[in-house]
Amino acid sequence: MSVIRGARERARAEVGAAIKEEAGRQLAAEGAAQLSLRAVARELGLAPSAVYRYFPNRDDLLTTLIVGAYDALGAAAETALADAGTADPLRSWMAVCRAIRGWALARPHEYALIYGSPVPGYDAPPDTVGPASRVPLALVGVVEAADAAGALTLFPGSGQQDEGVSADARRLFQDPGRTIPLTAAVRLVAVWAQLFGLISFEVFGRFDRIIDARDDVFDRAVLDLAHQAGLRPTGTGSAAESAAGR
Amino acid sequence: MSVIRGARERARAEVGAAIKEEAGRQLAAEGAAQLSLRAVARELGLAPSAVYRYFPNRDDLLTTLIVGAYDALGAAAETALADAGTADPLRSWMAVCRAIRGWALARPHEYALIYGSPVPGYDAPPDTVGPASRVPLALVGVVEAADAAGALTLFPGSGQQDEGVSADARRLFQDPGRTIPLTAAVRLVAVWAQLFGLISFEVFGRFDRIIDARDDVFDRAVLDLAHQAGLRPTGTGSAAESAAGR
DNA sequence: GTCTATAAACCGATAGAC
DNA sequence: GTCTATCGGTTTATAGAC
Repeated sequence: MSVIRGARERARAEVGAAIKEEAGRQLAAEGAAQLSLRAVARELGLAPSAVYRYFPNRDDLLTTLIVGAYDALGAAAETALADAGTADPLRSWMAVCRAIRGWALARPHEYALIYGSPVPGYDAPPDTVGPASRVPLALVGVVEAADAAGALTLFPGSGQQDEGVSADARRLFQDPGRTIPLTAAVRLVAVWAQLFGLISFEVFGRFDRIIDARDDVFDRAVLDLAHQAGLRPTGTGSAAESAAGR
Repeated sequence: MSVIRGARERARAEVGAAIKEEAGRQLAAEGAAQLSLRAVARELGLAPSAVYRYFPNRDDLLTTLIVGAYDALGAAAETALADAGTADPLRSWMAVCRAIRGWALARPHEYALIYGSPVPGYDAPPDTVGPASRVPLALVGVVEAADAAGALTLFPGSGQQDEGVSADARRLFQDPGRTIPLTAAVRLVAVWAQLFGLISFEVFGRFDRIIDARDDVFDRAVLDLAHQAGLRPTGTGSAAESAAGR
């Protein structure tokens, strides 16, 4: 009995995975707004109604894909962070940013799904916020490691301007276990946005016929962003750059 | 005869403008991928086929909207640049960036149309590149004015890293009439991407429940971007900020 | 230049047989 | 859990009358 149920559940998981995979393919070809349960079923040789045994509706399938993309990108960032160690914060920073960019360039359509324009008529359910915060939390981890090593510039003079900062930022970044200073957290949010601006322009083709030396331009900009986030250069000028692993 | 033709052309232009306007409304409601000629016709009390007298197909209507959005945003940036004058490059920089952000926040759907993820299955025709470059050229204008005033940091030490820069950047930014140094041009491209990352996050709601003091965060980040672009601060620390018009 | 009518597709979702 | 059949809606685009 439990053997049968085991086999049944395995079969169910396999079909579910096949649907998810085919949906991912169609996502790449047509975009999220045009994702169609019918087309997925057609391609898999299923009746359209069969798909509803696995996903109650279209938005639910979309949510699964979105969560999968967030998790894959988050895992890439976390792995890069773990591999880089905590010895050199600037090196960790570069590693995480490069891992994010690498993932985005390798899977442009999944990237567009989570960091492109919002899908019209789709409201992200609360299940997505956990996976979505893995990347920003990896960046927070780098800043916290730098802070612990005394390598974080606190910009005490600019504390005044950051005064008007929201209670929400406080709630998000000062929960138990987080050690990042509030002013650094707010700076980091802006840096986060700028990092993804850089990546989005490249992924969406806005650098085509404009920039060829994209690795160099990215590294240079990300180094500036590290400074903007408060990470102190480990040396002077180009020494910092070589320390970052060029 | 020419009077009749004049009236006819006027009527034609009016209907064409009405179609464009209604299409813009639907764009705001449903997104670019869902833009439907039929729905436009329905709302205007026209037969679907009548719209084809004005736009040969759906993509052509979309192109018209895209060009319109690029031109409107470009005009906003150019106006801000002209109003700010050339006396204080940092002030001009802030003015142009704020104008871009203001336009984007006021017309989020038109912004998404031109700076969101690419519409699947739609290839931007060459007509769009002229209007699309008005905003980057306004930013170039600020940097060139700073250069003329001797307020541009040339980063001579980092000329080495920018060596691998594309011939395309050279062609784009060193054509007749442009005076921006090539290294500054390449830096500016990265800054341009980061600026729009900042704006996109805000427009697409990624700052919701995270940042409330968005004006302050934006100004702070854009000031850092100015520095990254080579604009020298006009004074020290917070003096630069007040000079920028806070 | 606008209309009606129509072709030839597409979609999400459900009911009920097996 | 998969199927057929179906409801009720959508779309782009064209043909031909007026």
